[in-house]
Amino acid sequence: MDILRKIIEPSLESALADIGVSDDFWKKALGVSREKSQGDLSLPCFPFAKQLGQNPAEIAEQLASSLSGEFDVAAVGGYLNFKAKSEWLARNVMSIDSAPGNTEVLIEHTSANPNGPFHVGRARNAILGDTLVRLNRLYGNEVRAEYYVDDMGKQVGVLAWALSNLSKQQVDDILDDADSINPRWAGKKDHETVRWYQAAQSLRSNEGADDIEEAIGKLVHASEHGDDAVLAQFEQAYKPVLDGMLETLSRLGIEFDTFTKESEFVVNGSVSSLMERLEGLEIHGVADNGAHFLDLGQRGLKGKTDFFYRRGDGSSLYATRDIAYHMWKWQQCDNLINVLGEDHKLQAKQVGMTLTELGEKVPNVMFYAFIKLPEGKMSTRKGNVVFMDDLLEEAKAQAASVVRELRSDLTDDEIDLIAEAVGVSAVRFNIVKVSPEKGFTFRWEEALSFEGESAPFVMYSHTRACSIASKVGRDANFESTGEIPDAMHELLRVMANYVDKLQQSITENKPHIFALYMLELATAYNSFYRDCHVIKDGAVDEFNYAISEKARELLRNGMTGAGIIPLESM
RNA sequence: GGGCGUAUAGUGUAGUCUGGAUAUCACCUCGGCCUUCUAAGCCGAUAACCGGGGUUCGAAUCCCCGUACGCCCGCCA
Repeated sequence: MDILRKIIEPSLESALADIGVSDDFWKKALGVSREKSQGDLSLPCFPFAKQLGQNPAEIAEQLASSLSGEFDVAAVGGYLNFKAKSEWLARNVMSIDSAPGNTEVLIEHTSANPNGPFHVGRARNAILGDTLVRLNRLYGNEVRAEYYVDDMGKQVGVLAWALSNLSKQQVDDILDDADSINPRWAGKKDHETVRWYQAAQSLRSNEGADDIEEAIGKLVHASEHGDDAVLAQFEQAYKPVLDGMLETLSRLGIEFDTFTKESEFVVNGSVSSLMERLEGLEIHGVADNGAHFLDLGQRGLKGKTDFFYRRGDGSSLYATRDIAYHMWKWQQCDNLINVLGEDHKLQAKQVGMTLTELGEKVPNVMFYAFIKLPEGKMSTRKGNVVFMDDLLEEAKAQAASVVRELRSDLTDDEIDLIAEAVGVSAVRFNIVKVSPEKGFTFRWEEALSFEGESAPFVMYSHTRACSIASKVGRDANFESTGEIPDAMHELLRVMANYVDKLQQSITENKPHIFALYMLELATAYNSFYRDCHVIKDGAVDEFNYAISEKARELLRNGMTGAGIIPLESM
């Protein structure tokens, strides 16, 4: 609660100076109270005890009696508890205006290899990344969401080879219908094309596939040297798959502003000029067969210290292109954020250290742990996989059955609209609400939960506020405050934290902080809804309505930021 | 073997960077609330800091030693 902190600190500072405390180490000790009955902010007075030679309880008493302002202050067991005065809080909350941001942010996320349908394992990146995009926009930052397309190398090479060498019949024979396509997705290109990829992978794992391996190797080699024809062939192969994936992402509400192809940096020469620069670095080294590396051990890297950026044949590696890509990205923004799986930690460290060595800035990276299934790691090959398309269908179906049960007054079209919004929001929220570095096990039951800590919980509070607004049928006018019961004070308190939480969430790149905050906001609104009626005996309580409307505004904006669709009715 | 990360009620989680009061929230279980703005809601009860040392007036939080699990250690992407 920064607004309260701002008025407490100055008066506390002078009160402390009066009793002989001069440094300001206490400023970070002044924190949010643990228990709301204790107030809004609390200051433990134990640290002053030694310095002043008095016991903490006495010090707290003394301070309490000398402080006054738009807050109540009480000394309890060595703590000084501050509570904002309700009217003051209400006036401040009514004038909350978020969006002080003015930074140009480039956020790269998802960037999944375009070789098959989007599955839940890949979803954590996309959902976290997109939430970061939304939160930054909500804060007022200028954001560009970027997808880095891996359009060269082995994976695409295999796909391209398969598409130009295998017929549909051959593919069906090879896969032996083991993972036959779900009829629901027949015609969706990512689901169809992945079968060619799978068939090729199956052939490659057989004995005596040397000729295939050689053919693919040739393609990959050509792509890495920037061969236009091969790159065009690759693009033709992956484009339909990528389009299918983007269709899925779009259903999740995830869109990108720009797509940048990895091959660009080979073709335009920036990779080769980068390699020349790297060769001039102090920590540069050359292996027996002519491969080049940097000895990052000299810069403090532990574990594997040699970072290879150039093969013996002179071609670049993935990480090398990534460095060129980063240098290019830094030319276009003030802040650079990447969303990466934890398997990329070493790689990102190497890229970062190399950028530092070149005098460039290091990007902010949000790492996340993988999503696995209760049966173990997700694997398309083993069929141990949940496709996002299937999850979204299931979520929608579940939501539809709930709506149908609760709302007999709605038409099928209305139910369909609500179910889609609830399904998508629930799936996203289930993932954003936990901190990224935590291991995540996907469970259908949790993904499809519409109660408690879920998107529909927040959506529901918002529709209640909407329902009130539509009953009143006009805008609120806030002129004077009225009675402020506990439930309203609590709502005001939570609302007052809106900007703080949003800011914290984006500066620390932790979407879950804001997601959990939205649950708090909805919870507080629900209690307010119970205790502070807007419409009483047909008359509108103007003050309560004003608070309800402000809460509705924050709910709606916050939901958009958290990736929850703000319905007006559900 | 080395590097990095994670460990909190029966389950899932917040808090850990920046040490403070009876450790957050939800699910489950048990009990209560629909003649007033949508009960996908509200109110109440039960229940947890991986183990061992240390620092401190005070440790879930900081330091050391373990244990378990995950990721990484390609001239792959």
